[in-house]
Amino acid sequence: MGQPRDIIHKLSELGYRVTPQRMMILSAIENSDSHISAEEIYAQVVAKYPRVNISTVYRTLELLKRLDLVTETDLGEGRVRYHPADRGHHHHLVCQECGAIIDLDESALFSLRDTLLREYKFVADLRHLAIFGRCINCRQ
Amino acid sequence: MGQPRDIIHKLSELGYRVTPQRMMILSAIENSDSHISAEEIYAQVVAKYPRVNISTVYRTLELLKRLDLVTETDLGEGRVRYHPADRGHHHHLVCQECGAIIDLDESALFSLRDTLLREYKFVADLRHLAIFGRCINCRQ
DNA sequence: GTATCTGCAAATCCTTTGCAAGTCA
DNA sequence: TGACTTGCAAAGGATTTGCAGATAC
Repeated sequence: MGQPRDIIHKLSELGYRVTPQRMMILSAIENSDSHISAEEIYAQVVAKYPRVNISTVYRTLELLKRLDLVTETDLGEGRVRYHPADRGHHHHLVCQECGAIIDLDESALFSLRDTLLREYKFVADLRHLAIFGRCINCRQ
Repeated sequence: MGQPRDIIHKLSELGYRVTPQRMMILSAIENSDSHISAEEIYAQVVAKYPRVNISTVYRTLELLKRLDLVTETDLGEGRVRYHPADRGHHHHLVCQECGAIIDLDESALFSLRDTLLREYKFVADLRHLAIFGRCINCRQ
Protein backbone atom coordinates (compact mmCIF):
# COMPACT_ATOMS: atom_id res chain seq x y z
CA MET A 1 0.00 0.00 0.00
CA GLY A 2 1.12 3.52 -0.45
CA GLN A 3 1.70 3.41 -4.20
CA PRO A 4 -1.17 3.40 -6.67
CA ARG A 5 0.45 0.22 -7.95
CA ASP A 6 -0.10 -1.54 -4.64
CA ILE A 7 -3.67 -0.42 -4.36
CA ILE A 8 -4.30 -1.56 -7.91
CA HIS A 9 -2.82 -4.90 -7.07
CA LYS A 10 -5.06 -5.14 -4.07
CA LEU A 11 -8.11 -4.34 -6.17
CA SER A 12 -7.41 -7.09 -8.64
CA GLU A 13 -6.60 -9.51 -5.85
CA LEU A 14 -10.06 -8.88 -4.49
CA GLY A 15 -11.63 -9.51 -7.85
CA TYR A 16 -12.28 -5.93 -8.85
CA ARG A 17 -11.35 -4.88 -12.33
CA VAL A 18 -8.46 -2.61 -12.97
CA THR A 19 -9.69 -0.05 -15.43
CA PRO A 20 -7.87 3.01 -16.78
CA GLN A 21 -10.42 5.22 -15.03
CA ARG A 22 -9.70 3.63 -11.67
CA MET A 23 -5.96 3.98 -12.19
CA MET A 24 -6.27 7.65 -13.06
CA ILE A 25 -8.52 8.32 -10.09
CA LEU A 26 -6.06 6.58 -7.80
CA SER A 27 -3.15 8.60 -9.17
CA ALA A 28 -5.01 11.81 -8.57
CA ILE A 29 -5.61 10.87 -4.95
CA GLU A 30 -2.07 9.68 -4.36
CA ASN A 31 -0.47 12.65 -6.06
CA SER A 32 -2.46 15.21 -4.17
CA ASP A 33 -0.30 16.58 -1.41
CA SER A 34 -3.32 17.28 0.76
CA HIS A 35 -6.96 16.29 0.72
CA ILE A 36 -8.74 16.26 -2.58
CA SER A 37 -12.41 16.56 -3.47
CA ALA A 38 -14.35 14.48 -5.97
CA GLU A 39 -14.64 17.50 -8.25
CA GLU A 40 -10.88 18.04 -8.18
CA ILE A 41 -10.18 14.40 -8.92
CA TYR A 42 -12.60 14.61 -11.81
CA ALA A 43 -10.90 17.73 -13.16
CA GLN A 44 -7.52 15.99 -13.17
CA VAL A 45 -8.79 12.85 -14.80
CA VAL A 46 -10.89 14.60 -17.41
CA ALA A 47 -7.82 16.55 -18.52
CA LYS A 48 -6.18 13.32 -19.66
CA TYR A 49 -9.24 11.39 -20.64
CA PRO A 50 -12.15 13.64 -21.56
CA ARG A 51 -14.73 10.91 -21.70
CA VAL A 52 -14.77 10.08 -17.98
CA ASN A 53 -17.85 10.95 -16.10
CA ILE A 54 -17.98 12.27 -12.56
CA SER A 55 -20.25 9.42 -11.55
CA THR A 56 -17.34 7.07 -12.18
CA VAL A 57 -15.29 9.15 -9.76
CA TYR A 58 -17.98 8.86 -7.11
CA ARG A 59 -18.41 5.14 -7.68
CA THR A 60 -14.69 4.55 -7.43
CA LEU A 61 -14.42 6.60 -4.25
CA GLU A 62 -17.28 4.61 -2.80
CA LEU A 63 -15.41 1.39 -3.55
CA LEU A 64 -12.11 2.64 -2.15
CA LYS A 65 -13.82 3.79 1.03
CA ARG A 66 -15.49 0.45 1.46
CA LEU A 67 -12.13 -1.29 1.11
CA ASP A 68 -10.58 1.17 3.54
CA LEU A 69 -8.10 2.37 0.99
CA VAL A 70 -9.12 5.99 1.25
CA THR A 71 -10.64 7.99 4.07
CA GLU A 72 -13.02 10.90 4.02
CA THR A 73 -12.83 14.18 5.89
CA ASP A 74 -15.55 16.75 6.20
CA LEU A 75 -13.98 20.15 6.64
CA GLY A 76 -17.37 21.80 6.75
CA GLU A 77 -17.22 23.02 3.17
CA GLY A 78 -20.36 21.27 2.04
CA ARG A 79 -18.35 18.64 0.25
CA VAL A 80 -16.15 15.84 1.42
CA ARG A 81 -12.41 15.42 0.84
CA TYR A 82 -10.43 12.25 0.30
CA HIS A 83 -7.04 11.03 1.35
CA PRO A 84 -5.12 7.76 1.03
CA ALA A 85 -5.87 5.74 4.15
CA ASP A 86 -2.26 4.84 4.80
CA ARG A 87 -0.85 8.36 4.82
CA GLY A 88 0.03 9.90 8.15
CA HIS A 89 -3.08 10.72 10.07
CA HIS A 90 -3.55 14.19 11.25
CA HIS A 91 -6.43 16.40 12.21
CA HIS A 92 -7.57 19.84 11.21
CA LEU A 93 -8.28 23.01 13.10
CA VAL A 94 -10.64 24.93 10.87
CA CYS A 95 -10.98 28.66 11.53
CA GLN A 96 -14.60 29.67 11.05
CA GLU A 97 -13.60 33.28 10.62
CA CYS A 98 -10.91 33.22 7.94
CA GLY A 99 -11.10 29.63 6.75
CA ALA A 100 -7.51 28.82 7.70
CA ILE A 101 -6.81 25.12 8.14
CA ILE A 102 -4.17 24.22 10.67
CA ASP A 103 -2.86 20.70 10.77
CA LEU A 104 -2.86 19.00 14.12
CA ASP A 105 -0.78 15.93 14.73
CA GLU A 106 -2.74 12.83 15.53
CA SER A 107 -0.89 12.50 18.82
CA ALA A 108 -2.87 15.46 20.13
CA LEU A 109 -5.89 13.17 20.34
CA PHE A 110 -4.26 10.06 21.74
CA SER A 111 -5.32 10.78 25.26
CA LEU A 112 -8.89 11.47 24.18
CA ARG A 113 -8.91 8.21 22.25
CA ASP A 114 -7.71 6.35 25.34
CA THR A 115 -10.33 7.98 27.53
CA LEU A 116 -13.11 7.05 25.12
CA LEU A 117 -11.90 3.49 25.00
CA ARG A 118 -11.49 3.18 28.75
CA GLU A 119 -14.60 4.98 29.90
CA TYR A 120 -17.02 4.46 27.04
CA LYS A 121 -15.65 1.28 25.46
CA PHE A 122 -15.86 3.21 22.23
CA VAL A 123 -13.27 2.69 19.51
CA ALA A 124 -12.99 6.14 18.01
CA ASP A 125 -11.98 6.47 14.39
CA LEU A 126 -9.87 9.54 14.85
CA ARG A 127 -8.52 9.83 11.37
CA HIS A 128 -8.91 13.28 9.92
CA LEU A 129 -11.10 14.88 12.51
CA ALA A 130 -12.07 18.49 11.90
CA ILE A 131 -12.33 20.82 14.87
CA PHE A 132 -13.93 24.20 14.27
CA GLY A 133 -13.12 27.42 16.06
CA ARG A 134 -11.08 30.58 15.67
CA CYS A 135 -7.39 30.87 14.95
CA ILE A 136 -4.97 33.23 16.63
CA ASN A 137 -5.27 35.85 13.89
CA CYS A 138 -9.02 36.03 14.20
CA ARG A 139 -9.27 36.46 17.98
CA GLN A 140 -9.48 40.15 18.66
CA MET B 1 -33.01 32.20 27.77
CA GLY B 2 -34.12 28.65 27.93
CA GLN B 3 -37.80 29.20 27.32
CA PRO B 4 -39.18 30.01 23.90
CA ARG B 5 -40.64 33.05 25.61
CA ASP B 6 -37.22 34.37 26.51
CA ILE B 7 -35.82 33.81 23.06
CA ILE B 8 -38.85 35.53 21.57
CA HIS B 9 -38.27 38.43 23.88
CA LYS B 10 -34.68 38.59 22.80
CA LEU B 11 -35.68 38.60 19.17
CA SER B 12 -38.00 41.54 19.56
CA GLU B 13 -35.45 43.38 21.67
CA LEU B 14 -33.04 43.08 18.79
CA GLY B 15 -35.58 44.46 16.37
CA TYR B 16 -36.61 41.19 14.76
CA ARG B 17 -40.28 40.53 14.29
CA VAL B 18 -42.07 37.95 16.32
CA THR B 19 -44.16 36.02 13.86
CA PRO B 20 -46.30 32.94 14.49
CA GLN B 21 -43.97 30.95 12.25
CA ARG B 22 -40.94 31.87 14.32
CA MET B 23 -42.76 31.00 17.53
CA MET B 24 -43.78 27.61 16.22
CA ILE B 25 -40.28 26.88 14.98
CA LEU B 26 -38.83 27.84 18.34
CA SER B 27 -41.28 25.62 20.18
CA ALA B 28 -40.35 22.69 18.01
CA ILE B 29 -36.67 23.17 18.80
CA GLU B 30 -37.24 23.69 22.51
CA ASN B 31 -39.62 20.78 22.86
CA SER B 32 -37.38 18.34 21.13
CA ASP B 33 -35.61 16.30 23.74
CA SER B 34 -32.63 15.79 21.51
CA HIS B 35 -31.36 17.32 18.30
CA ILE B 36 -33.84 18.08 15.59
CA SER B 37 -33.46 18.49 11.86
CA ALA B 38 -34.96 21.19 9.66
CA GLU B 39 -37.25 18.62 8.08
CA GLU B 40 -38.52 17.48 11.48
CA ILE B 41 -39.13 21.04 12.60
CA TYR B 42 -41.02 21.64 9.40
CA ALA B 43 -43.13 18.52 9.91
CA GLN B 44 -44.15 19.68 13.38
CA VAL B 45 -44.98 23.19 12.30
CA VAL B 46 -46.85 22.21 9.17
CA ALA B 47 -49.12 19.98 11.26
CA LYS B 48 -50.46 23.03 13.05
CA TYR B 49 -50.16 25.54 10.29
CA PRO B 50 -50.21 23.94 6.85
CA ARG B 51 -49.24 27.06 4.98
CA VAL B 52 -45.67 27.32 6.29
CA ASN B 53 -42.93 26.69 3.87
CA ILE B 54 -39.71 24.89 4.63
CA SER B 55 -37.74 27.89 3.41
CA THR B 56 -39.10 29.81 6.38
CA VAL B 57 -37.72 27.10 8.64
CA TYR B 58 -34.30 27.40 7.06
CA ARG B 59 -34.38 31.19 7.21
CA THR B 60 -35.36 31.14 10.86
CA LEU B 61 -32.66 28.63 11.72
CA GLU B 62 -30.16 30.82 9.93
CA LEU B 63 -31.24 33.77 12.06
CA LEU B 64 -31.14 31.83 15.30
CA LYS B 65 -27.70 30.53 14.51
CA ARG B 66 -26.45 34.00 13.76
CA LEU B 67 -27.77 35.21 17.11
CA ASP B 68 -26.21 32.21 18.82
CA LEU B 69 -29.55 31.01 20.09
CA VAL B 70 -29.26 27.61 18.50
CA THR B 71 -26.27 25.49 17.56
CA GLU B 72 -25.77 23.03 14.77
CA THR B 73 -24.37 19.53 14.90
CA ASP B 74 -23.37 17.38 11.98
CA LEU B 75 -23.82 13.75 12.93
CA GLY B 76 -22.72 12.62 9.51
CA GLU B 77 -26.22 11.96 8.27
CA GLY B 78 -26.03 14.30 5.32
CA ARG B 79 -28.14 16.83 7.12
CA VAL B 80 -27.55 19.06 10.08
CA ARG B 81 -29.34 18.97 13.44
CA TYR B 82 -30.24 21.83 15.74
CA HIS B 83 -30.28 22.34 19.46
CA PRO B 84 -30.99 25.30 21.78
CA ALA B 85 -27.64 26.95 22.47
CA ASP B 86 -28.19 27.21 26.19
CA ARG B 87 -28.86 23.55 26.81
CA GLY B 88 -26.02 21.60 28.33
CA HIS B 89 -23.29 21.06 25.81
CA HIS B 90 -22.35 17.55 25.12
CA HIS B 91 -20.73 15.62 22.35
CA HIS B 92 -21.66 12.53 20.42
CA LEU B 93 -20.04 9.22 19.84
CA VAL B 94 -21.58 7.95 16.63
CA CYS B 95 -21.27 4.24 15.93
CA GLN B 96 -20.67 3.72 12.24
CA GLU B 97 -21.81 0.14 12.48
CA CYS B 98 -25.18 0.33 14.18
CA GLY B 99 -25.82 4.07 14.17
CA ALA B 100 -26.02 4.31 17.95
CA ILE B 101 -25.42 7.78 19.34
CA ILE B 102 -23.82 7.95 22.75
CA ASP B 103 -23.75 11.25 24.57
CA LEU B 104 -20.41 12.36 25.88
CA ASP B 105 -20.18 15.04 28.51
CA GLU B 106 -18.44 18.19 27.41
CA SER B 107 -15.93 17.79 30.22
CA ALA B 108 -14.38 14.91 28.30
CA LEU B 109 -12.93 17.44 25.90
CA PHE B 110 -11.81 20.10 28.36
CA SER B 111 -8.24 18.96 28.34
CA LEU B 112 -8.15 18.86 24.54
CA ARG B 113 -9.57 22.36 24.45
CA ASP B 114 -6.86 23.56 26.82
CA THR B 115 -4.13 21.92 24.79
CA LEU B 116 -5.36 23.52 21.58
CA LEU B 117 -5.48 26.89 23.24
CA ARG B 118 -2.06 26.57 24.83
CA GLU B 119 -0.18 24.98 21.99
CA TYR B 120 -1.98 26.21 18.92
CA LYS B 121 -3.56 29.42 20.20
CA PHE B 122 -6.73 28.05 18.71
CA VAL B 123 -10.09 28.69 20.37
CA ALA B 124 -11.97 25.51 19.63
CA ASP B 125 -15.74 25.63 19.42
CA LEU B 126 -16.35 22.30 21.04
CA ARG B 127 -20.10 22.38 21.20
CA HIS B 128 -21.72 19.28 19.82
CA LEU B 129 -18.75 17.58 18.30
CA ALA B 130 -19.38 14.25 16.63
CA ILE B 131 -16.78 11.53 16.94
CA PHE B 132 -17.21 8.49 14.71
CA GLY B 133 -16.19 4.97 15.52
CA ARG B 134 -17.58 1.70 16.83
CA CYS B 135 -19.50 1.14 20.00
CA ILE B 136 -18.99 -1.71 22.43
CA ASN B 137 -21.74 -3.81 20.88
CA CYS B 138 -20.21 -3.62 17.45
CA ARG B 139 -16.66 -4.57 18.33
CA GLN B 140 -16.21 -8.24 17.69
C1' DG C 1 -18.25 -15.01 -23.04
C1' DT C 2 -19.96 -12.70 -19.33
C1' DA C 3 -20.09 -10.35 -15.15
C1' DT C 4 -18.33 -6.05 -14.04
C1' DC C 5 -17.75 -1.10 -15.28
C1' DT C 6 -18.69 2.96 -17.59
C1' DG C 7 -21.02 7.04 -19.79
C1' DC C 8 -24.99 9.42 -20.12
C1' DA C 9 -28.93 11.58 -18.56
C1' DA C 10 -32.00 12.19 -15.26
C1' DA C 11 -33.17 12.02 -10.49
C1' DT C 12 -32.35 12.79 -5.64
C1' DC C 13 -31.51 15.19 -1.39
C1' DC C 14 -30.76 19.14 1.32
C1' DT C 15 -30.57 23.92 1.18
C1' DT C 16 -30.81 28.61 -0.87
C1' DT C 17 -32.72 32.42 -3.51
C1' DG C 18 -35.68 35.93 -6.24
C1' DC C 19 -39.65 38.09 -6.08
C1' DA C 20 -44.19 39.67 -5.25
C1' DA C 21 -47.56 39.62 -1.69
C1' DG C 22 -48.44 39.69 3.25
C1' DT C 23 -47.84 41.33 7.95
C1' DC C 24 -45.73 43.02 12.39
C1' DA C 25 -44.69 47.13 14.88
C1' DT D 1 -47.02 53.14 6.57
C1' DG D 2 -42.96 50.70 5.62
C1' DA D 3 -39.44 47.66 6.50
C1' DC D 4 -39.20 43.08 7.58
C1' DT D 5 -41.11 38.27 6.62
C1' DT D 6 -43.27 34.94 4.20
C1' DG D 7 -44.90 31.62 0.49
C1' DC D 8 -44.10 29.95 -3.73
C1' DA D 9 -41.54 28.26 -7.30
C1' DA D 10 -37.47 27.63 -9.16
C1' DA D 11 -32.51 27.20 -8.79
C1' DG D 12 -28.42 25.43 -6.57
C1' DG D 13 -24.65 22.15 -5.55
C1' DA D 14 -23.13 17.64 -4.31
C1' DT D 15 -24.06 13.06 -4.92
C1' DT D 16 -26.69 8.91 -6.63
C1' DT D 17 -29.08 5.90 -9.84
C1' DG D 18 -31.14 3.25 -14.01
C1' DC D 19 -29.93 1.51 -17.98
C1' DA D 20 -27.85 0.13 -22.23
C1' DG D 21 -23.53 -0.28 -24.24
C1' DA D 22 -18.51 -1.17 -23.49
C1' DT D 23 -14.70 -3.76 -21.56
C1' DA D 24 -11.49 -6.44 -18.38
C1' DC D 25 -10.32 -10.92 -17.53
